[in-house]
Amino acid sequence: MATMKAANAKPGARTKLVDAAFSVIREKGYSATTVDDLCRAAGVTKGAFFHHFKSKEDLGVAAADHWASVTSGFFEAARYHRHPDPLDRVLGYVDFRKEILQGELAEFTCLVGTMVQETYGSNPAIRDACWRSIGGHAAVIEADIAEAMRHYGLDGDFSATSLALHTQAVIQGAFILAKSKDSASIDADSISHLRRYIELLFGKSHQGM
Amino acid sequence: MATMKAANAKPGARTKLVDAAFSVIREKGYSATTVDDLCRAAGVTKGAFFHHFKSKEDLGVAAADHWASVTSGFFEAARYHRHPDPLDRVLGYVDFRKEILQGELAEFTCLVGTMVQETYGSNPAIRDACWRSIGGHAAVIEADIAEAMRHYGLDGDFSATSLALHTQAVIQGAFILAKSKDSASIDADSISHLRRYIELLFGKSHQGM
DNA sequence: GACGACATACCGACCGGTTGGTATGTTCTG
DNA sequence: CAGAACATACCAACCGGTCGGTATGTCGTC
Repeated sequence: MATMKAANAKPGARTKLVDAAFSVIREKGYSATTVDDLCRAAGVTKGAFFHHFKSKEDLGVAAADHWASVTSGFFEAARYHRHPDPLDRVLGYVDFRKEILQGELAEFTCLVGTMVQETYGSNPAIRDACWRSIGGHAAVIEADIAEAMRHYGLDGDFSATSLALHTQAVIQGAFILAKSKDSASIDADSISHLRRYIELLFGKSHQGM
Repeated sequence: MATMKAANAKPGARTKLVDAAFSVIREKGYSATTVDDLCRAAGVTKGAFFHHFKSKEDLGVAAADHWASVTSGFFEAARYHRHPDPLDRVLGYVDFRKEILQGELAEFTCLVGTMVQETYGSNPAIRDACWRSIGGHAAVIEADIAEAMRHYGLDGDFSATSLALHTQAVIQGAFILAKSKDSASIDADSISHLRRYIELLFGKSHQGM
């Protein structure tokens, strides 16, 4: 079904539109982003838009799905996966989330976290796509958390799933505070608290904040 | 003779509009909410709307400000303030945040957390009003946290301010997950993690999750 | 290797309904 | 009566989406 396509071929309107959606929607939100905004940012025409997407909602779903695959590739490639100790991988992930808070807010905030707030009630298709992205990402972390819990003999109080989801809640919530105060450091502070929580949970000695 | 009007107690159009904004915006988001939506929900006309608010943005600011005062009254009235131990007040607050997760999502999620994601880049006035609400609420908790830290001799690693803001990040982030998965229990789980974090921080014994 | 048949990608003018906002009443209240 | 509070009618810009059309393959057939 999916068109097979050389990696280095010219971008194509569909790709350009989804890429544009990443930045435009993160900056203005889904509802406030018009189809024309997207076309302008992508440098394509409205005809091209509706050739590739049957509606604006359809683009939203495609953007969320592509977001999931882009971010999963991004985190898979990160160095922290190399740690032999699963807890180090979890903490490495948290540190990494803090490290990438660079540049403009719209460059590091989460597309699906932004979109779902506007669409959960009115666009089930987009909401579900956002959940696939968030839940799928959490599942990756959950694997390391589960292994760390086994390795350090933690159990009973909570599940690896719930802790993995909690990490995502903190990250998403920190974005909201950062947007409210227009400050990235408030975001980093919250992630530091998340790190400390995990350290305390696993009773591991650690260095500094 | 022209219009027959039911003689009720009169809340006033402004109040009705702000109240309507609370529920409509939480359900559909700020951008997707139209002035007509608000008027319909409030049972007033467009003329009344623009008599009281000079623009939709102005209503957004008023809604955020009124949200701050309504919620602050709501939490001030809650029982957990009576605990003599400041840490019990902090934990009581967290428990209370979990208890109120009842009914439809739009009934317990946060207006300003929803709005700020859509407006931080394009509506500085609304963004600032949202921050006043979030930051102001955090300041109340910060007072108890600071007292608890003093009382239990905690210091150095983090500030009361940053922990207070972290509680808000968790709460906001949990809303996003709840909206994504359309589930309130995922929200409660994250707040339970927040409670456990605070317990671990203060080294207080506690019972299960 | 030319040709018709068909598919894909893209263009941009256009449409009808919606939007935030205005202009101009009318009614209630002090 | 004055003026605030509300209602009605209306508008110009804008929005998502449509539609007829073009340019460029590409595949099978002779």
